[in-house]
Amino acid sequence: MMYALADCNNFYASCERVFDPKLVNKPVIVLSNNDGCVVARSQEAKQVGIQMGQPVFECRDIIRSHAVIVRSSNYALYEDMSRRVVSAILHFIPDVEIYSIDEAFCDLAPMAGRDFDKLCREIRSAVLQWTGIPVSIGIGSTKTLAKIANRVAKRDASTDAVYRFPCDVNESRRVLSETRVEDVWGIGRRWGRRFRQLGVQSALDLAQMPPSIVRSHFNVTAMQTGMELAGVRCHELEAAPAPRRTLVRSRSFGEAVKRWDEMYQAIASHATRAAEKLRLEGGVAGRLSVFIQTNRFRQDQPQHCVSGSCELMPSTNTTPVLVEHASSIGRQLWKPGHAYKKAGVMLSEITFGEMQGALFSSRDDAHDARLMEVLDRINMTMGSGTLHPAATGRHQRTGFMRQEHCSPRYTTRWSELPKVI
DNA sequence: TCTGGGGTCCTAGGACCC
DNA sequence: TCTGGGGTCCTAGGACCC
Repeated sequence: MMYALADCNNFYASCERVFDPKLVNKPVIVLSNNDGCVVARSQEAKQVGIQMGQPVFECRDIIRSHAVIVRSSNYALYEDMSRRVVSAILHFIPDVEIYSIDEAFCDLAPMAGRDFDKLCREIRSAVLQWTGIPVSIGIGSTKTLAKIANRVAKRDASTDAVYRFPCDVNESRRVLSETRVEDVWGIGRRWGRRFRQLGVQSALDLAQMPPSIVRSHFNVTAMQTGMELAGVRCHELEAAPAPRRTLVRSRSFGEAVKRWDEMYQAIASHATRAAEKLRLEGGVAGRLSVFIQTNRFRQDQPQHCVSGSCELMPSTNTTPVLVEHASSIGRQLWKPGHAYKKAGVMLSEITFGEMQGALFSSRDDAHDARLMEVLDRINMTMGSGTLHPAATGRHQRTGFMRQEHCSPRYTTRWSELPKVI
């Protein structure tokens, strides 16, 4: 049994590069929504000292002095590129788990007898040739070891971006001892600190700690991570994604919101977008929550971070129903005199397939379903947001968002195709 | 001045029941 | 006045991931 983990290098920055060769060999960063934080960095940007997750305003000087190229995030582009990378991998391997927008686990078991190292090099070069995206591939007998191998593939140039976790005991101990415990997949900063207090510094230390001890200090998740490092498989490949349980739509405001009518529009627009997504997936939600938050970095200002929820009986995905509930909850949460920085809507208790009707429903479910179908079809063909509830106002697309450095949606909008001059 | 968005899982503790 | 024990269910909060 063997897993491979294919991980796109600096994915968002690489996507930007595919369509704009000017960016090649230059420091490039991609920003989060609202142009707030750095969420991707090219190799060159890492080298000049820009940190992952760093607020942009903190690295203005580096950006200026090293002529770092800045892009707002363009998820339409990244999601499409991600699909292309996955279909390239599927060309070689049938059992693939899409783990995130830039990572996929592959089950190598059906490839038994083949030279895994050679196979992964073929995959890497095909993905690069067909999509323009460089990937690194780590191979290991558990997912956690494949992750470790992937780190080595990324950091050690001599691996040429493909690395197999060693079978040799001494060699594997060396690799584990060179991985800090907080860098292990599933162990973050907090747990890393606690492990260090217990004398566990490296992945090797964690692998050698008795599972029951790990469990008693942390929980079963940490215990499984330790076991996986020791070669005991705890996580299988999950080729079919588990049905989602929750769906959130939220945004920070470019400028703090102080008026209820603005907040109302934002909440209505989040509810609308959540409902669209839920219908697209064919689910209905049994509970709706709304949250509003002030700016936690401004402790000098009055803080108000609250949430409220209500049961949806019957479960639904009908936009007007969700908008109505969301705004009424929002209204109850709203406290005048605060500068709100973020708002969101969460749908939970999501179910798929047949739904249970309410005994005393006043709504005509069949009528709602037809109405939503027409709405979705129009928005699908004429562009998202063509038809939207009046409550969302004019800002239903961006929700007051700042995006000053956005690249075109090269692959998903005819009008934004790259031009060859 | 400016600080992302969207998920999952686990556990502790309270409510409630018998 | 004295005031049990064990089970389930739910939720909030904390940790992790990308």
